[in-house]
Amino acid sequence: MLTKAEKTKQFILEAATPLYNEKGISGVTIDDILSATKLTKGALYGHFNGKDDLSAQVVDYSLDKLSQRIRSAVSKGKSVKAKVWAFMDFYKDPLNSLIPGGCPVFNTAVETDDNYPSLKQKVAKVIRIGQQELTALLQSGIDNGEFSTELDPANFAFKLVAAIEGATVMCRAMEVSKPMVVLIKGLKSELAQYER
Amino acid sequence: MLTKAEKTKQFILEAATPLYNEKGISGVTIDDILSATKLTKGALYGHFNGKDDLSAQVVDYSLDKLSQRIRSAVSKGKSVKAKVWAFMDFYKDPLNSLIPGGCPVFNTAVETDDNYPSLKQKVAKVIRIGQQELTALLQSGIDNGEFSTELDPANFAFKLVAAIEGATVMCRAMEVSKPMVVLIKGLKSELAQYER
DNA sequence: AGTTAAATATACTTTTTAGTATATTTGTAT
DNA sequence: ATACAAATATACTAAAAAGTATATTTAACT
Repeated sequence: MLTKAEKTKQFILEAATPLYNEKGISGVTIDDILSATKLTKGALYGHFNGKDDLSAQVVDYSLDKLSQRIRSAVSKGKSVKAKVWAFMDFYKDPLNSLIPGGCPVFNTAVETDDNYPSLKQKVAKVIRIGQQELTALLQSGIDNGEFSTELDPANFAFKLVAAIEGATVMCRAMEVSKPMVVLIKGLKSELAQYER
Repeated sequence: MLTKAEKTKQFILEAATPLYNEKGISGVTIDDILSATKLTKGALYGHFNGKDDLSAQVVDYSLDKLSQRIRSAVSKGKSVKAKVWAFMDFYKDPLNSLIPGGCPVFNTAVETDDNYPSLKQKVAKVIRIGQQELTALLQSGIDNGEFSTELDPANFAFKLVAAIEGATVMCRAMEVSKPMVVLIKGLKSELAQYER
């Protein structure tokens, strides 16, 4: 069973995650976290060494949570095609992201780019692993005959993620979701062209 | 001739632009600006009403500067195809952006999404206008016979920008530029398929 | 060149934010 | 049920950030 302290720590991370995603690392304050959790400094500093520590753990928590959910969604696909579609569909509603405030991978990538080298490395790793997995998935689709050898797995994986992530930001800024729906439709038929 | 005050104001905006782009709106401090400019509070507050005012003007300045440069690059293309290629090439070196720190449109879009409604609107407008212009450009390519009517201008424009912007963030996080080069090559041949 | 208003520097106050030391409460094992 | 340690609350200090009032300098006009 989870001890009280462990529960509280998880609770703080859970509550802090959307705040960090919405306000950014520099934008959230300790007091923001405290009012969201209705806890006090004693509790917070009992579980975290300071804001930097909290930030690092929240980033880990957000990225892990997102990765898990995507893997879970993708794993439900019976074919490679279905898995890739599930990946795309995960992002189909940019205005209602899993974690409020958009994609934490991207939000964190943008903010940590020039100021938070250690956090930047965490994001870079998640992006790299994601690319590797998606590339491997597409390759397995070639290997099992679902897709033609004309398909370049690494290139398609990169374009896929870049377009979807970029579209997320654009859609959120313009407060529309249709362009994303259309984009995903297009990417699906692009992939379908490689079907055997 | 530019008055001394106007020169100073421009100088502050110019110096503040990369700082904002790198550290973000919440991340820069007035003191950051002062040390970068070697000016003092008297000077800064003589030209700006406060940090909010400075932030708003820096955002305007960055977005205007970027827009101008892109329009200038695009205008140099003799054909529609050349113009679109020039647009893509503008982003070909994600690690060395026009304004240090990446694309200000995207950086600002991400940060202002949930916390700076008025600045968010500025970015949204730039994105919308950019989409309109790129769409119109592609349409003109259809109209003048450069491209087939199979090409959907609005969809291609959206995918193009989304992919390039997304790729910028991914490349910067991973500190590599090759994926962007490959992506742009792919987008060019994609467009080339619609050539008449 | 001298005068004056505009521009900028200096030194200060206020506010916000992070962090800490200690008191109090609460969970848990005996 | 009690005792003790772990968890949390309270009240405080410290640091960083924004903003202001006033003195000084500089530019622009006659």
